[in-house]
Amino acid sequence: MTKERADAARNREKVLSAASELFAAKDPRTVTMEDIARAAGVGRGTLYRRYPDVASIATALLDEHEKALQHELLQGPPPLGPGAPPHERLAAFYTAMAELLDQHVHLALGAETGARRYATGAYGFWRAHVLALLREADVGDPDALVDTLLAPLAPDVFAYQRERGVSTARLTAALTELARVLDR
Amino acid sequence: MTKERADAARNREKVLSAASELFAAKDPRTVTMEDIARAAGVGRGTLYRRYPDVASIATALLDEHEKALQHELLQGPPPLGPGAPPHERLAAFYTAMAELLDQHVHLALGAETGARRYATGAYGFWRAHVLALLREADVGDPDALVDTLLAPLAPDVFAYQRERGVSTARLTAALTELARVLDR
DNA sequence: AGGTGAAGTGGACACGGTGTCCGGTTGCAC
DNA sequence: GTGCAACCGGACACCGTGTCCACTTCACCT
Repeated sequence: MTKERADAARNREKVLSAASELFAAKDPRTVTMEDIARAAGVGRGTLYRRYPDVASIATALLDEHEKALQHELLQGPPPLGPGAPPHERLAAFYTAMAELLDQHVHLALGAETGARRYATGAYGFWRAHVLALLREADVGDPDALVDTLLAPLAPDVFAYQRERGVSTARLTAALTELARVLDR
Repeated sequence: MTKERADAARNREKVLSAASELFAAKDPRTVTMEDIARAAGVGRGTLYRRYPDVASIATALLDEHEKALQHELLQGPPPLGPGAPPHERLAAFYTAMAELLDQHVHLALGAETGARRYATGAYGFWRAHVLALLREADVGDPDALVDTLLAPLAPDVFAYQRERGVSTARLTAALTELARVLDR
């Protein structure tokens, strides 16, 4: 991996910041490569050089925010990090994810709508984490339960609930209850 | 509502059966209006006369199968229908939905991928049903919980789990456990 | 049976987004 | 300052969408 050229870096910056604004300004699911290229003031070819599609740009933006949480899950203090009982860690995870979604739904919608969600590296991470918690908690068939428990965190679901007037706080409470009830 | 003309009925039939085969034959999310028109041997204009988009055709096909379940929920024998305690009815509902998905994933994927799911009448029905059960079960904040509990039934999630090797039976067991544990 | 008007049909059209390709430009190392 | 490799951006061909309208088919009425 050789050093990035100056003009390339400049354009990457322009693209990311323009995309970030676009995702926030309109329905993220309707943002096109052409939109982003125009907003960033670069050619479409330049865009495709680095990103194969719109979703991957949103993913790149979202990744930054997710990295922090992933780090905390691995080596932060309990109950998010190791050290607390699994159901408490699950509740803490739910809370953190709800907050993350609350702040970045637009990016999440741009990145992981529909089936694309499962293709992102992030989903793999969350999945591995929850799977480990379920194994530790000794529930029956963790592999069948993981995706079920992650489903409510799909950006589509979150957006719909918000649209229906369910606040993030109420959602967090519901998820926490769910996590707690799973213990035993 | 006047009677349907003979040629119209004939075409409707051709369209639905051609669409049904197409959804089963390839990834339902990639089926286009053009595909269906060609397969049915009708013009694109004819298609648009009745259906605004591909999803609505899949929805029409899926509806038939869903009608039966909806009827049972309303007036069938317990535990699916009225008469059993709410958590048992929820478990029965989960089981029935898993079976429905098992048989018709392709249609469900064509009909309700991503956010479109919440726009269908069917989702409203499931939602109302589960909401009523949750109210009856006296859980805290049913409105915050209902979409959370329906999220695992999203076609995308089901398809992903199947792809990962989780059988419908295992999924059903997991969902049943979830429903039962909510009782308390 | 034949005429008539309304319902239904289908293909042509304009549009917008995709992804690729390549001649021209820019930056960096020497 | 020169050479080359990385990078840029617009043009191009393609595909799916949704609309529009001249034409066909049906069902009803006499």
